[in-house]
Order: sequence, then C-alpha cells, then structure tokens
Amino acid sequence: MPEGHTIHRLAADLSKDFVGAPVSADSPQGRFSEGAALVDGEMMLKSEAWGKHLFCHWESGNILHVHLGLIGKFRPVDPSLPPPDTIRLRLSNGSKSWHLTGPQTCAMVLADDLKHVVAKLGPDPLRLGVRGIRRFLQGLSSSNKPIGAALLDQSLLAGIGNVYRSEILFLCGIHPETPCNAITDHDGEKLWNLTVDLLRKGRKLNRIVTVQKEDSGNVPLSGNEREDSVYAYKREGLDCKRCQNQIQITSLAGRSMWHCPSCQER
DNA sequence: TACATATGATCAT
DNA sequence: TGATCCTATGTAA
Repeated sequence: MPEGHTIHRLAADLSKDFVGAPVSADSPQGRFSEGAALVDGEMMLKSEAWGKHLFCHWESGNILHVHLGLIGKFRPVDPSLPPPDTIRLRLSNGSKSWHLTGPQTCAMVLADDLKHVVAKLGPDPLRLGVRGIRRFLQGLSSSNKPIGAALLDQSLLAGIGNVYRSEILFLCGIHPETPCNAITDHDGEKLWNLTVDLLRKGRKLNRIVTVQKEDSGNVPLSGNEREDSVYAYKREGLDCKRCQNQIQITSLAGRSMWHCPSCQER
C-alpha cells in the first residue's frame, strides 16, 4: 500500500487518534521493545510525513521513524483482540489501537537524525504543492536518466512509487525512456502539478485512483477495483482507456513499468 | 504445504 | 544486476 499518499494519510490518522492523551507503546514481537519503552506512557505531540517516511514526535524529544518499505503495514485494529506475535510496535490508548508490522525502518531517533533523513529527500508534492516546482525542474534538468527510473528516485521527488510512476507518465503522455533533461519545463510543470493532484486525491481516498472522469466509461468496468482505478499499472495486454492499443509491460530501474505505446510515444 | 508476489530500499558483486 | 530484509496474501500443488 505504501506510496507517499499512504504515509501522509497515516500521519494524519495517527494524529487524530493519539495526539493529546498518553499513549502506551510496546513491541509484542520483541524486536522494538527498547524503542517502545522510550516513549511508553508519553503524549504524542504530532505525527508528520516526509515522502514515504513517517515521524511521530513525543514529549521527551524522541521521534519514532517508520518506513514501511514494500510490505510494511501500520493500521488500526480492534483494541480488544490480542496482538499477533508479528507486531513490531503497538500503540494504544483507552479506545484506539494500532499495529505496525513488517517495516523496513522502525527506530527511535532524535531531531538531528530526522534532519539527516529529510535532507536526502527531494521535494514532497504533498508538503510543498506548487512551491516545489522549481526544485523539481532543477532536478530534472540535471539528470539524463530515463524519467521512468528517475521518478522512483526519492532524492528527485519524494513520495512516488511504482504505481504512480506509470500512471503519471501515462497521463502526461511521456514515454518512460525519455531522458529527464529532454523534458521541457512545460512538461515538467505538468508532471509536478499532476503529481500534486493525484497524491492529494490518494491521501483523501486512502487509495490510488488516477482514472479521470472523462475516461471512466471508455473501457467496460472489470469489477476489479484496482484495474478500474488506473490506466496502466498491471494492465499489460488490456485495452488502453484512451486509444485502441494495448498496455505494454517493460522493466525499468529493476521494477515493472507499464505504458501505452501510442499515448506515450518516444 | 509451498511458492510467488507485493504500492521499497540497500548493499554486494 | 542480483541478493537480501521484512510479512501477508493469494494461488498452486
């Protein structure tokens, strides 16, 4: 589930559930017992996201740093159920309980560490909105990597993952192999603004929906929620929602990549 | 049961 | 480029 929209939503939901009252923290799995003990019983001051990184700030100055990676999950659960033994971190108060499993990163850090993590990240569309355009365009112009590879580079722009990269390039009509520095400022702005819009929508819906209203009737509904919500991701061999061609799958930067050969000409 | 796969990232070769 | 880490889920055997 985790691209930037998920983490920003997570930060907001955790704030809603935990900021303002003492929180108990423990590690049923045992691998984060020491970290959890550092904030157990404290108040959470705020919870925020930078790209795909989540930071929860506590009274003591300790900061919980979580990166979900590919398979991590952080979700609300029924507080009355016993935690499975795979739960790295459990946060609860009287009425709410959340379970973290399979994170790539789960650590208790200090403000300086947060600063170092954030310093390596490119502009975050959900934090900056239109104000991030300059940095993004500058990043594009100084790289000759294929745009399809660059969009996964968190130092160019923070928060995009493998679903959004295919979808964004489809909607902008850009071929994934196009070198970054061959992309005009006009197209770069389009890329950025579209990314802002899509991530905001994803944060609001808590899922990735990229299909625009005007295209939604072009291909019959499949009944598969994901397939109906996207143009390209995992739709290889299926009809493009904008033309008569079929979506193709390729590999780029070690991950599967999908595009429409006629809507996204080289 | 076993295996493949997953919306990530890092480190080794 | 490939191996590796982390866990859950769906499909195959």
